[in-house]
Amino acid sequence: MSDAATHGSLTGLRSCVRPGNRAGGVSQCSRCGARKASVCNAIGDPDLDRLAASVVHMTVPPGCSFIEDGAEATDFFNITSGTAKLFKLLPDGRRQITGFATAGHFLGLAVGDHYAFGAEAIDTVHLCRFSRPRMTRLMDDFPRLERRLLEEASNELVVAQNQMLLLGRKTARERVATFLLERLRNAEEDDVLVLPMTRTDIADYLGLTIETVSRTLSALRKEGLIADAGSHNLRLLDADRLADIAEGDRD
Amino acid sequence: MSDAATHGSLTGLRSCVRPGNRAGGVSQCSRCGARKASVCNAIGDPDLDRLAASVVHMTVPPGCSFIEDGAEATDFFNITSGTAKLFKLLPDGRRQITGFATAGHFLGLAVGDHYAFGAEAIDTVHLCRFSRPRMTRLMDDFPRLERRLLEEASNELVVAQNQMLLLGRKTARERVATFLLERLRNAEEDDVLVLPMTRTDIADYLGLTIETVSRTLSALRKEGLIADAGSHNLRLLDADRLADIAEGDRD
DNA sequence: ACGACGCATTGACACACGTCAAGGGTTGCT
DNA sequence: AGCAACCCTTGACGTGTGTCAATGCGTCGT
Repeated sequence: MSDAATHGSLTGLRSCVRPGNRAGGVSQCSRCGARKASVCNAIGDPDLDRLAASVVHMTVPPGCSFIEDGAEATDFFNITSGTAKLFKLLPDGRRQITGFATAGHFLGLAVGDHYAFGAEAIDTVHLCRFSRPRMTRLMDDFPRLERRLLEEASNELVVAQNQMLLLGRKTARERVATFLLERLRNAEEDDVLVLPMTRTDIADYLGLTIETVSRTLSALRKEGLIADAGSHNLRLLDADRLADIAEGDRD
Repeated sequence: MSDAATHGSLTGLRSCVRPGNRAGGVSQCSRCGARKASVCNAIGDPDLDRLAASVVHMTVPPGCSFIEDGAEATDFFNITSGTAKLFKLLPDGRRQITGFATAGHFLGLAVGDHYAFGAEAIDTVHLCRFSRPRMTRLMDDFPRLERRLLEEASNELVVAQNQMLLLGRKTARERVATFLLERLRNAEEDDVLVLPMTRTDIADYLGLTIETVSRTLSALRKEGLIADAGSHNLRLLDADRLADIAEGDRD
């Protein structure tokens, strides 16, 4: 089927020295922009110092991997800024990106004690690292945190089910339309969306090839549904129509 | 792309009167065959009465739906016997089966208060129903249950990621091989697997058509990798080879 | 028993998307 | 500034899987 064209960014690994970790200063968490959207909002202000003392901040440069598929699952991660891609590989190099993680996303839930996926920074990613034992202690001490994690996992499951519907049953056109609308939620402006990832990443996320993604975007552009808005930016000109397309409305 | 041929079993709905629910007798749970494999194993023997008092037993006949996509998420379910299919639909009827649930599976985790998928019995399904408030009370009172649920959700996430890899990047042959091996885990014998679901269900699970599933199985049969073993049964003659195929080994 | 219906198999053909290939644009490094 | 990688786009063509259609085969209800 496909192959090879799909794993371009291995070159990024050359600059992947594990960055110097520094312990979070006291109450870092109270100033964290991602807190509102993350599981950390389950912990109240009075206990923030306790939370801050449990994490290590990390900066991951673009193209650098911070979770290796199959490696021992020693840590949990909470992204505070930037975008990461999560993926699985087949032995011959075919890749499926299972999701893009942005500020507030919690990563590292695993079955057994090994990660079942890889994670790599797309742009510069800032994140908090929790060791498993510390996370367990936090959950013991803050039941609301655990409840919040279950909520988060449920959320991810719903997202995953939607993605299975997309991968199993939608056409290329429907997949791209779905993707664009999905990206709208991460957007600052109402109709301008940011695509920090490459076409290869988009293709590996949607189960397509880069050529098909490119052609489909060109078609939507020609039909006046989207327009370029600078590098790595797109403007949605007719989100309603795109929503119809995404759900299979006659195509 | 595909369509229509994929939603055959709506006819089953005619016999879908909601079965008479009866409260679980005291300590039903201690005799439950599914307990060992389910989240209920987080609750110790002394507290089983409390658990039994929180559930309602239900019997769902084949073809009958017990979770409606979009309906208010009022309950959780724990399957004690039988097999159910979980699925999502597109407006035009295209269907993606996101999983098959058997004894021990916990269902009903939702984001917000509406289910994001449907569930329908394949054969006769026996299950326990937990109302949301009761489940919340149980989690409050038994932290180990909540921990167990998080574990279960993590598990489901890993499975979902594997399925995304299958749907996005594997060939029909690889998908079918993967499916057969997956079924092996639900098997009683070492190499004989049971397929209670129809070809349509398999196709909708693997993102294929029934014709492609049928042709692929015929090819594997012709190659001596599998053999018929009675109605709804298959024998795997070369599981190692199938495992190679499932991971894309030269095909 | 006997039809009738749903399910599975198989064949012929079509098409959406993948593959191969060429060229232009953008970014980053020295 | 200028070169070198990438990245993206576009075209021509191939193919894996979908579509359409015919036939066989268990199963169930009367």
